[in-house]
Amino acid sequence: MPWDLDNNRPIYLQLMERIRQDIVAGTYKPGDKLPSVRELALDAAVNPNTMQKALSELERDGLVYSKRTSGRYITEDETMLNQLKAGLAMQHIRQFLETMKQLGFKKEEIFSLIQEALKEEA
Amino acid sequence: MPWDLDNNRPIYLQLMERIRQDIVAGTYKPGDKLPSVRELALDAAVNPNTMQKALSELERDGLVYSKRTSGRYITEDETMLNQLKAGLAMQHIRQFLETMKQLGFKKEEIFSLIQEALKEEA
DNA sequence: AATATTGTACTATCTAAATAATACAATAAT
DNA sequence: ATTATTGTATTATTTAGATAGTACAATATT
Repeated sequence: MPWDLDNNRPIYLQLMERIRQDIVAGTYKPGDKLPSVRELALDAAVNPNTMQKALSELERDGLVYSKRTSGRYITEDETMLNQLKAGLAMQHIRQFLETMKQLGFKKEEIFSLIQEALKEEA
Repeated sequence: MPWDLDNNRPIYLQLMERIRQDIVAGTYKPGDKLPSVRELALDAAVNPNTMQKALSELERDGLVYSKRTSGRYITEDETMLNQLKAGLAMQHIRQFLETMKQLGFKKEEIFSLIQEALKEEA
């Protein structure tokens, strides 16, 4: 799948977000081994250093851990993953609502717009 | 009001977004005169060059125009503004729904989460 | 007529991010 | 034992964005 990187934001942050999402969504399961830094970098069409930075940040956050020469693995702390998922959702929701309000939309309008958009995905 | 700038994205883009939002939301009305580049820069705590860049980009998009030494004004093309507002809304909605799906949420979950969040703002 | 304010232009400098190119230590695989 | 793969570290270079400082032409304002 394409990584869809945006030139206007630090790439390592976008890599972090993408991998974090895959972890939270269960694309990578707890305990799973990640592809190597070099593989991931190749797949994302990114310099290995950049991928390394993203991964080490995720490690700092406790989402992954590395066994010296064996590879990198997803955390098995499922409680943490669930909390993270809920937290990220809340964050995106608040952000979205605030943006829509600042655009001048009222609650009811936002609600019906969402409703419409959800219908159209059938 | 604070400009709330994020270090991880080009500032001039954030300035553009903010001003565009104020225009679309009607904080600035069609035909209104904008504060001068220098004033805006001071208010946003940003270098005048950066603000100038943001404004000239907005001008390229047709959202504002400048009278040589009198100042800068909001476009009076209200049709354009309405289209822009609808377009931005659609964009944010799609983006939001996609992100939530990638986090692993289903339509119904998203819907009820939004419902909850909207209730909590009373 | 003189002054102040406007948008605009230009050059130089600084910084963070990304890339490029290697290198090394540890260990799994052979 | 040897080899390949792993994460990791290091140094140099390039680029985009932001800042700093200054200047100019046009025209409201006084």
